[in-house]
Amino acid sequence: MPAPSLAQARSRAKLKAIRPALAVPGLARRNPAAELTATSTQRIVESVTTAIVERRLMPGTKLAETQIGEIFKVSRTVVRQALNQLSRDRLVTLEPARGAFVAQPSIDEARQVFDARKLIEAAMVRELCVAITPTQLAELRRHLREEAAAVSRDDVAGRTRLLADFHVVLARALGNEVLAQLLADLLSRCSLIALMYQSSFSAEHSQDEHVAIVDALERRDARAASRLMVAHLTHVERNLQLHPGMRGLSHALSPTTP
Amino acid sequence: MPAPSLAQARSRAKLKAIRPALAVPGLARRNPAAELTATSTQRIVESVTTAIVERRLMPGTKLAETQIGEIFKVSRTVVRQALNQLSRDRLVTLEPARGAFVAQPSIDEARQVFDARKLIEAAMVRELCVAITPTQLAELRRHLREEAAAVSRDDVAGRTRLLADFHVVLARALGNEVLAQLLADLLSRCSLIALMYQSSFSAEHSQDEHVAIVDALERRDARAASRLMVAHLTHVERNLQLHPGMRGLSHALSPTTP
DNA sequence: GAGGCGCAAAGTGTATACACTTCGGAATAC
DNA sequence: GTATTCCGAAGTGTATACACTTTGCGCCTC
Repeated sequence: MPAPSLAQARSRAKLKAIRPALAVPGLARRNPAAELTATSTQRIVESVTTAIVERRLMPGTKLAETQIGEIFKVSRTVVRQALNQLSRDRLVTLEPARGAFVAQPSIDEARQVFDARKLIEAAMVRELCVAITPTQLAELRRHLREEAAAVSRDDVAGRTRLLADFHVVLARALGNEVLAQLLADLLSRCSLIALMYQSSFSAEHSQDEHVAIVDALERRDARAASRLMVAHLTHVERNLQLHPGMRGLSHALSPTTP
Repeated sequence: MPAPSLAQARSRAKLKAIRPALAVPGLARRNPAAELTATSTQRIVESVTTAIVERRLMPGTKLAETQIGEIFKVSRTVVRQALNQLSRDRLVTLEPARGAFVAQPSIDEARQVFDARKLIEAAMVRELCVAITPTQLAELRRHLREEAAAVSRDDVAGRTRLLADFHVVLARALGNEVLAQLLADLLSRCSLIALMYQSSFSAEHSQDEHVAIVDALERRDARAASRLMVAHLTHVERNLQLHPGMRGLSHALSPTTP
């Protein structure tokens, strides 16, 4: 890596709003697996993603290249790479010659994402009823215990992540990393949707439904498993205020989870 | 991803002319819909994608930034953006400090992509049996006629595109652009897989199966439709030479370390 | 006083510059 | 003759420079 240039101490002016959202210490520690590939671009992508998912960056927020570059002490070149990646994940929208903004998924897009998830995940659990091994079931149970623990101790960030990861763990149980990655992308979009259309969602309820799904898997009851999964996702979706004109850019507390 | 060994692509890809592969006149005209957003980056992405899918760029081919930049008369900055996008589509792999190469999907990845497609598309046609409208059915029929025409006139490029598009058209019939995009990504990976594990693929056979699927949709026979879809994809997959040791091209070198 | 015009500041899009890594081959040692 | 080392060419990674677009504000017009 080339030596940092001296000309950087120039405009120390205004690193106003988005700095606190990104500069949280230990920010990237949240996903330890991804931290091995610590290129500077990847670091920025991780940080911004986490900041969005954890609601420190609101939908519509302008992400100015220079500003981000100063925060991470890199040039705009690197920032632009990161923003490009983020736009492909649909977490950020790029408007030509105007800049990058935290995405504001439309109501219609939200519906499509949830429909896609229902379709994919229902099929997934049906398949899993045939293919799942006792070892994998045990692992799922362990995950459920972690979820329950996070819920009971009111660890908001932790339970949000765990409740989402549940769905990726299911995909991975099919031995299909491609599918898991696909689902992970949809889930990150769901996080953004959830925080945009503020939900009155109950984490306990969601956790209970996860347990019911795994129960059905253990009984190898494909019909019940897929029905429960669709019901679960429908509940999550219904808890969003997806009614035109009721956009929830007012963000108080009350976490939402897939 | 199953940790693709870094040493894998050490196979010296011939640096020979990628220029003729990319400099085909009217190259981008093939997908007229996408040509409206003609930023230079997008132009390169389109061109390289088309070149890969149409087998003018072989897996493992080195894509040197300077070289591509000269072909398209742009700076490396723009080329790098394009290569980044392509790597997110899994059509290109980026090796740090070594460069960009046309991806060489592993056998395992091929299996996963096909399994994912079976899962998603089977569920899709099941859903479509309920939701599809006569208008959409007519549109599907029209698409099938185009397929048949391309097959009978031996328009290889055209039929390849149309046979792939069939699956995207199905997704779009559900009114779900998110799902359609998802599937489009999987399909472009399939093109790469198909050309890597050279298939004894029969376009007529594939076209017949498409017709059978639409027939089942018209009868609203969900069970048959999904069964036919899975069978169709299994046939396509089986026609690939996905047996270890029978790998496609320049796989002579075994990356096993002493 | 309202509305439009134009200019300057800020920000994005692209090109270029430079540092560092990789790679291949020539020179050397054994 | 084979293996090793070292150097130069080629290529990637990042920073900087510059041109052009957008945008906000003051100014002028009416």
